[in-house]
Amino acid sequence: MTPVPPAAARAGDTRDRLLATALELFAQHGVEGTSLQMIADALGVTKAAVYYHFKTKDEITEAVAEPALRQLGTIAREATTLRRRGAQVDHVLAGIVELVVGHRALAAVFSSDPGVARALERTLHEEGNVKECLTDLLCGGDSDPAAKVAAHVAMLGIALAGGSPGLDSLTDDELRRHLMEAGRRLLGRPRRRD
Amino acid sequence: MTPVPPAAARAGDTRDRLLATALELFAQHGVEGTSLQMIADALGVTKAAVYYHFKTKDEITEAVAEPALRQLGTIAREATTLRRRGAQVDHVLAGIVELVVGHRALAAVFSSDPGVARALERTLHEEGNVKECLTDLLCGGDSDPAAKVAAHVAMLGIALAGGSPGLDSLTDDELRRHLMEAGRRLLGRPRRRD
DNA sequence: GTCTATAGTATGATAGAC
DNA sequence: GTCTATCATACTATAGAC
Repeated sequence: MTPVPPAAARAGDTRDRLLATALELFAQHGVEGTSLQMIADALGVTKAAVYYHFKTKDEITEAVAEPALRQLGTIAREATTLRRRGAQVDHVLAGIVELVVGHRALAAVFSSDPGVARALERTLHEEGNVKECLTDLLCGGDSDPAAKVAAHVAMLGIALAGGSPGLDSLTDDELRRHLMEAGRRLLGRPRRRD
Repeated sequence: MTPVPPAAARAGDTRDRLLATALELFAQHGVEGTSLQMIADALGVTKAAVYYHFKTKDEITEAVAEPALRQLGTIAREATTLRRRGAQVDHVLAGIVELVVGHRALAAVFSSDPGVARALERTLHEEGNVKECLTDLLCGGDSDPAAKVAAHVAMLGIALAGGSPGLDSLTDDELRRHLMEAGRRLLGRPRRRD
């Protein structure tokens, strides 16, 4: 048996720091605009050290996005177990808003950067194309073009608005509340009481 | 007087072709993901030929975005001359939707890619920060957080949804109609009659 | 106005020492 | 687990011929 080292809590230390740093830089400069050199510098190590933890840059991109994607997958699965359509929409909406508020700037990068889409193609397919699934849930599986457009505007608008500098001054709680409200209005859900 | 050449219609030919090609590639791979080599190859010329027309890649980025930015500036100026707030919102909304429908994929790149934001900083400041101005118009200069969030979601959602693959099947006319409808609902404008 | 040729730098990635 | 040293490749950009 491998003897447990005294400071076992530090296991995977640099790997986690690496992911946190990459996340921050991706949010600032985009994925394509972030080089391994930048990540290494910000971390205080060399590029080679980065390569010890990840074989390729795409692998870093995937690892950074993975927790959010898994969370989206969970939201989608949970939503399908709900009976009423209104409850489904609310669940998906709340889930996306929560994710966006928790990450802010990052959501923008991963919803739009074309370079990211390519890097995440594999992961996205494994999860069964979460994005499409969520959009379907938001428009009720309806093929009505108006509902589909509204669902897309809601998903993308919420994701991007969260990282918009113009809304930096809002607290997490304000942002969460107003994003929900905007989403509900857009998707024709009745106004909630406070 | 300079004698008009027989095929005068071809003046500025390669420069225009270059911009059109760059626009297409930017939409496909993003700005950071598009190299000068790619532009040159697609055009059937060498990199040096590209450098004859533009000193830097940023200059190409600016030139590609310029018409759209000028159009947005015009929309903002026109809107401020309108008296009723509702009319202002409608004008801005219609202007943005028109631009998005006309370009589809490109709107997404220029509203989100962090690399683009940096390249366009100068141009954006010359135009007096059009984005902020338009958002202000959409929320009525109101500092109410809910209105500001709704305006951001509308602007970004409309811009991004236009380039979304999930809506590729819609005709320009359908897309225009439903984007307008979504924007109006989001901003609390009454439903229009057909 | 477009080309060839090339400079200079940064990139993603690898091998092997410590 | 981190390092130095290095690879091939791609990039932005320049100089000068045609």
